[in-house]
Amino acid sequence: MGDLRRTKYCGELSVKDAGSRVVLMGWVNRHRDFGDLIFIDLRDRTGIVQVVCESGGSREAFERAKRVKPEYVLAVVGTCQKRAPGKENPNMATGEVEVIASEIRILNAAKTPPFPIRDEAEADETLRLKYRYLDLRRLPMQRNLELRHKASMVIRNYLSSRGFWEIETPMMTRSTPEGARDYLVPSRLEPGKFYALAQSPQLFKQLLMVSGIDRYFQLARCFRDEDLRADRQPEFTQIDIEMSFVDEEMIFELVEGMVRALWKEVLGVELATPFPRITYREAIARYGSDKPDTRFGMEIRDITDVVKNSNFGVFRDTAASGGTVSAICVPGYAKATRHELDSLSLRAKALGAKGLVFISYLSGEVRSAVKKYLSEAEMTGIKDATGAKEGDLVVIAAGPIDLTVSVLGRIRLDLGARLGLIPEGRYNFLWVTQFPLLARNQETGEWEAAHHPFTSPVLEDIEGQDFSDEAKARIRARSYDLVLNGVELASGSIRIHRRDLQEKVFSLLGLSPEEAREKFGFLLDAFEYGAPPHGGIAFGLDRFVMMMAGASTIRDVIAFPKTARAACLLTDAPSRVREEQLRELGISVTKDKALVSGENSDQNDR
RNA sequence: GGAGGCGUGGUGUAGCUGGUCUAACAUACGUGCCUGUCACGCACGAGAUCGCGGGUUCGAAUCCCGUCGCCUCCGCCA
Repeated sequence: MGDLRRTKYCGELSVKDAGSRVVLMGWVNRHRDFGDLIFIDLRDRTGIVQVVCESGGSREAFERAKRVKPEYVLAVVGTCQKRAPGKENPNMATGEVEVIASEIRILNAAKTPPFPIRDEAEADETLRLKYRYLDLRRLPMQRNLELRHKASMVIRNYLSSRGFWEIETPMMTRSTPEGARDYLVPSRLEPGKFYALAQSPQLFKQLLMVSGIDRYFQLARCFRDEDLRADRQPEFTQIDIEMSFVDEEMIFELVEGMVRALWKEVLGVELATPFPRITYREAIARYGSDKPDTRFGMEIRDITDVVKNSNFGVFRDTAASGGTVSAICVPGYAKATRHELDSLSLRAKALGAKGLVFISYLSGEVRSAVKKYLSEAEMTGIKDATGAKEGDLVVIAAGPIDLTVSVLGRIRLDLGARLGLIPEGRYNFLWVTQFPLLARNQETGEWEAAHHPFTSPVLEDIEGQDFSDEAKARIRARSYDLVLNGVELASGSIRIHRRDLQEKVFSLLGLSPEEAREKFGFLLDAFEYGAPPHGGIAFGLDRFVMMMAGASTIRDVIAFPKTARAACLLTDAPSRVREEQLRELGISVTKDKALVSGENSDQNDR
């Protein structure tokens, strides 16, 4: 670029710059060659501006413009000019002006890209990931990265202004038995031993509270070796927060302030606080989900009492065996075709329900396969309980409570989306509180901590000595999730800081003092030296930014994401390593595993 | 671990109830023409054997089996 220095970004030019000399640096987005007149759309991260070269103008600039191709890197010297009347382009942010080139330097040529660098027309994601650096040239992707940067800055500034210190904690740490599968890092100095990449800074942030740090936060990279989803990557970023001498209300107030600041400063949207709250039990009962989407109604209604004595065997038996008969009312869907109802039933069965019962409130006629079994009073009872009106469809499921409401909850979401009942452009934040403290592991049948083993129970729930399974299931935790439009954004709890309470919880988990010591010894040690009451929360930053950007996958707000098989298509990670590296670590790869991975990764071989 | 979807010139798609498919369309690419375009236009040209392997068949992009990759969901993971 020689002695040239950029004076303006492409997207910044406006009529205010008319008449002034500008120096631009950027990529050729498109060029239109009319023989004696050439237009070049020059692009940088701020936007695109039109550069004009005429054969009657600078000869050298014109000759260079002739040779230009898409994605060439140029320096353009010229005069910004208001476009002639009728020549403006209202579809372009800089469409009122253009730059008459007096000098063009080709700073670098470029091969024809493997896919067009355009805002719209998305290429196959495999290609986009392989050539991520080209994909990221697209303005919408740059907007996402910019949004993410701004969000991080707002968060840092907000938390700092509230007295929080950003402190880094180890990424290489000790493997703990709880939670997700660990990514392991072999130790060279102690062959056979391993570090684990941190799943979260959980234990360290609690130790910092013991240290008297009082208020800590970190934008922390976390690693979990579990299967991926549209909103899950093997490495992701948490906004991790912990503070001392707090209760739930103080955490809620802090977080609401942070989210308000984010929405205002990044999106220009004013949010109402405090956010609504709902207990876990109520969320499950009303929405069949612990992360309800409250942007639309169609809540679940329990109609067990209405039909428990009916002549319909399924309802009667379910009620008698302690199950539930529950229903949702789908507005305006009485006209659903037989086929549509069948596919709903199929979906319900796939989710584990026995089936569905429908009641259609057509004009002047109520249609249902179970009408003949139900009394007038029972039919009226159902209509009243569900609030069904003419034109509505009532969907009923019967069975064990947990399963039944969760199936109805899914059906509710499916139908809400399919029938367009979910309003766009709304941000329904919701606190879900008091999750169960314990949950049964599906495979082993053992009781485990639902959140993590240092979560404080609601004290009144663990008074007394009744530790039956039923009593265990009823113990509530002082935990909370922040939900936005049905997506879980954050999760946290008030922690246990007293030894007697911790021991009680360990015993509920079936952990002997010796086992507890072996697993969490260093934390328990620390807690004996004066741990303050404390609590915190952790946000999924990627999901947060995804919601703000209106993206449908977390990958669109991560610069270099991995595929569903946790591979990086750009660098071809994971890759094999040299035999020598393994030997140094005292590691040998089992034959059967190596064979499989060898066949899968032939591209890695060179 | 399971279920489903997709894989065709550089890119995006059509074809896929087997045979004029000797693979079509758009766009990008190359050459030429054009002084007001902004998805510039026009003309000409080059470019894929249909992810890979096997099978059925006289004949396979098309049917079957296997396999690889990408995506979505369940399990898993907060």
